[in-house]
Amino acid sequence: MPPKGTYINLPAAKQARILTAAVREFAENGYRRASLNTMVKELGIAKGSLYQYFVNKEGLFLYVFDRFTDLVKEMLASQVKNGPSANFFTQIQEALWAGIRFIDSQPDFYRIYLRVLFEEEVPQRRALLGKVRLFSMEYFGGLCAQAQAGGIIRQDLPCPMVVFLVESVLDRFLQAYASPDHDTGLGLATLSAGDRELAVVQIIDVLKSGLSPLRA
Amino acid sequence: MPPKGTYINLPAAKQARILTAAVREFAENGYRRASLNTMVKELGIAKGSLYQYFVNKEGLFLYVFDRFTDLVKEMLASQVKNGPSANFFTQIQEALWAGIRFIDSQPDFYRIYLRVLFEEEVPQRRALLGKVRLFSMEYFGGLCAQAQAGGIIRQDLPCPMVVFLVESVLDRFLQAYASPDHDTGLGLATLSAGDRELAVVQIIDVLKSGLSPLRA
DNA sequence: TCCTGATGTGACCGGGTGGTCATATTAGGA
DNA sequence: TCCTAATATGACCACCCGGTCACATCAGGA
Repeated sequence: MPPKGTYINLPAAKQARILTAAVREFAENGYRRASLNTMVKELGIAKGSLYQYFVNKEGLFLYVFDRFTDLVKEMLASQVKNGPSANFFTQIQEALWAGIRFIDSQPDFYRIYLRVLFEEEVPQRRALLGKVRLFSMEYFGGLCAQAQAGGIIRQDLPCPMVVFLVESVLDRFLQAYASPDHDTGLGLATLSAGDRELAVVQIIDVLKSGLSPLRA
Repeated sequence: MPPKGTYINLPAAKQARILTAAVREFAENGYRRASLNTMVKELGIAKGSLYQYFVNKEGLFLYVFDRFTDLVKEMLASQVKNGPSANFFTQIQEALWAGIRFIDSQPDFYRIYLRVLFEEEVPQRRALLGKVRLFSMEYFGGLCAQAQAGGIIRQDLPCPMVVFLVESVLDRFLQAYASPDHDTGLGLATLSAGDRELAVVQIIDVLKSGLSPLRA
């Protein structure tokens, strides 16, 4: 259910306005509660027009999520380009910083991602999550295999377990950073840049100690 | 907004039936989308009756969540009783097992908790989460302070950071266990009891290596 | 038995939703 | 300039929601 030709033919500026309004509405309310009436009122266009651009609410949402995956793909690509052979732990530290930058630059897109992650009534939820997970499994899974081969991390842990542990901590950190509601005690939102950097370093350090090969 | 006297006067069996139906409806649909119409149809009572028992939808929901916190309190109490002075890492391992048992015995209550955690339109969300967080901060925070004093874990990490790391991993594990949608690769739902135990042990082991004092 | 207060009932209300469609407006080639 | 096809419009529809309330039913003391 891609956007209709009518939407594609729109001037880029108007496309962007519509996308932005949709992203905000979905970010603030989730899929179900997001209101097309509110969106068109805010945009100053008729509801019928929206249906000239997209087949229905679901089509609009899928378009929005597609733009999100595009952004993630971009981010990962530049990530891979920057440090393909760096140490495992500096790589995941960089991934964490990349996540922070993403949230800073696209907070509403990140909120939509969280909505999809935790609301069950999102259309095609499984497929959407699958797409994103594929990125992250490929990325972290690849790093893990490489690091185990190089003796950087313990070899007695299956890669899915390593990925699980790394993702747990990184995701949770980003969730706390993005929304204070999920911050259970770090107070990330009000931390100074220096203290935030310290927190990042500490987290990576603990993962390093935890995942490095056991000393004899 | 506690239940009205009318509800309290109901035979215990009928109270239980209503509670169970409400828990299921909220677990399956979250607060907003949960339908009182569906509930009363399933219960075979009139909608007006529901409003004799509870002031409104919010009152019913708060009652349900209160029962959840009761269950959690119970669980924590028996946890503290069983092993007050055991090693930090065996304590958090036990906490993880307790979480697994809770999900096994009360899956719908756990789903409601996740809903509250990740849906923003839940009434009094902050207060509800605060209650639960208090339990966990007190429990894990206390364990951390004790463990740092005893030299069991690194003393250069602030306790909130330790709690954050432990909770990240434990919570994520339980989420994956409770709903395969959140399982990114461990396949917890289909693991044999033995493999699941192995996973638990590995996770605690990594946390142990990560949080133990650094060797000189 | 009858009366009264508590409890049970479901038709109904206002409001919001996603989606439709007959009609008005516009753009641009003939 | 005029005609036509593409686009814009918003009143309208059916549906579902939480919540209300006038009324039916019931329980049990007088």
